[in-house]
Amino acid sequence: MAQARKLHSQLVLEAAIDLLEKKGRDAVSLRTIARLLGVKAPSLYRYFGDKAALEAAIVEEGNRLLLEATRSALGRKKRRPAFASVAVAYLEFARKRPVLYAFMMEGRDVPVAASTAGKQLWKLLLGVVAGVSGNLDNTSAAVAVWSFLHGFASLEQAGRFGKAGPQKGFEVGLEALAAGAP
Amino acid sequence: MAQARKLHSQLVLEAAIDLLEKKGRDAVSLRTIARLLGVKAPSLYRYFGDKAALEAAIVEEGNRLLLEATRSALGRKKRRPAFASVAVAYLEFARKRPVLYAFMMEGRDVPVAASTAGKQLWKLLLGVVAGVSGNLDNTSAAVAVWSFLHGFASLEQAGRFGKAGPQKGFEVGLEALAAGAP
DNA sequence: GTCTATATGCGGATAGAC
DNA sequence: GTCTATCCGCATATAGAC
Repeated sequence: MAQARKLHSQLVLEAAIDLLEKKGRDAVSLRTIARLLGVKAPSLYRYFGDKAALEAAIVEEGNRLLLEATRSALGRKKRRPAFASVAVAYLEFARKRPVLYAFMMEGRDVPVAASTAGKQLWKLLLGVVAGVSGNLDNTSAAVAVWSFLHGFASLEQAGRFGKAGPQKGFEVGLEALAAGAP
Repeated sequence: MAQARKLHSQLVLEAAIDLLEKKGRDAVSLRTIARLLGVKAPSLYRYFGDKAALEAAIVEEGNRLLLEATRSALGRKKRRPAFASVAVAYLEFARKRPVLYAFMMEGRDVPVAASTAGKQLWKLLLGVVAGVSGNLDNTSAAVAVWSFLHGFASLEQAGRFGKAGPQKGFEVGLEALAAGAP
């Protein structure tokens, strides 16, 4: 049955993400994933051709979860409330699933547009930015906002802000970018 | 002599950085560094207690180089020219030494303030932000600007911007942050 | 579909000879 | 200060039995 197969590859994916988030980037190995599932490593090759295929699936699933979170935060809000709400949801996702988030954003030279969920995320961001700028296809402003969100989330997660913490840096940046979008 | 010892540990450090930038993050191993230097791996333990110590030295050296680049770009400029010049120098450093830059920013839960060069970088950024905001200790605005710079550099390097590229996203973001700093 | 066994390769680190 | 030899662990991936 196709369903049984799909169900099982979904189980592998879930175990992989679980391991990634609980034990960190470097702990993700086929052996360990297999052990979590109560099978041996070679069995996994039935569901993912190689490790790269599994990693790609993890990234896609991460994008899907992030899309879900931001969409739900957006709801039917418009303009500034929409902008603020999506930005906060993005940051919260990165805070709640820091290892998965970092893994998704790792350099694989894969443009956002290469993933289905990625494309939708980009569209959502463009729409939200349009709501505060009046410019309907403001790619540059969306790039700036995404850069800020990703940068803040990454630096915070990497523990790069000192003991004073980021203070009001997030709000200040969002405010400036919303007000300054051309 | 202390000097001979320092000279040699400097050589190890340089070989490590060279390897990092040319062959990538995962190619950095004590064996390979040793081979580049024409010695065997165990010899390196005379100069760095373990791999983590060598990695810390790489990060510190990277911070030093980034400090040098931004300081030189700053020169005697003031206000907006200073702000723009430092921001561009930061981005150019990340573009010229992408692997080293990513390595420096990797999550090690080490605040900027833990490094000498890091402290000075932070001070430089605060000064430059003060020049466009009038606020002499504007930590929040500096956090926002750093987040934007780091985010843009990371996403660009990771190849996350699509075929349209970031367009004017860098200029747009800088402009908005400079104008909107409280 | 899962197993055992194995090929093949990497890595960090240490002991002790020279 | 550098070496050889080695310990011990990790990994991806495949062949072929069951």
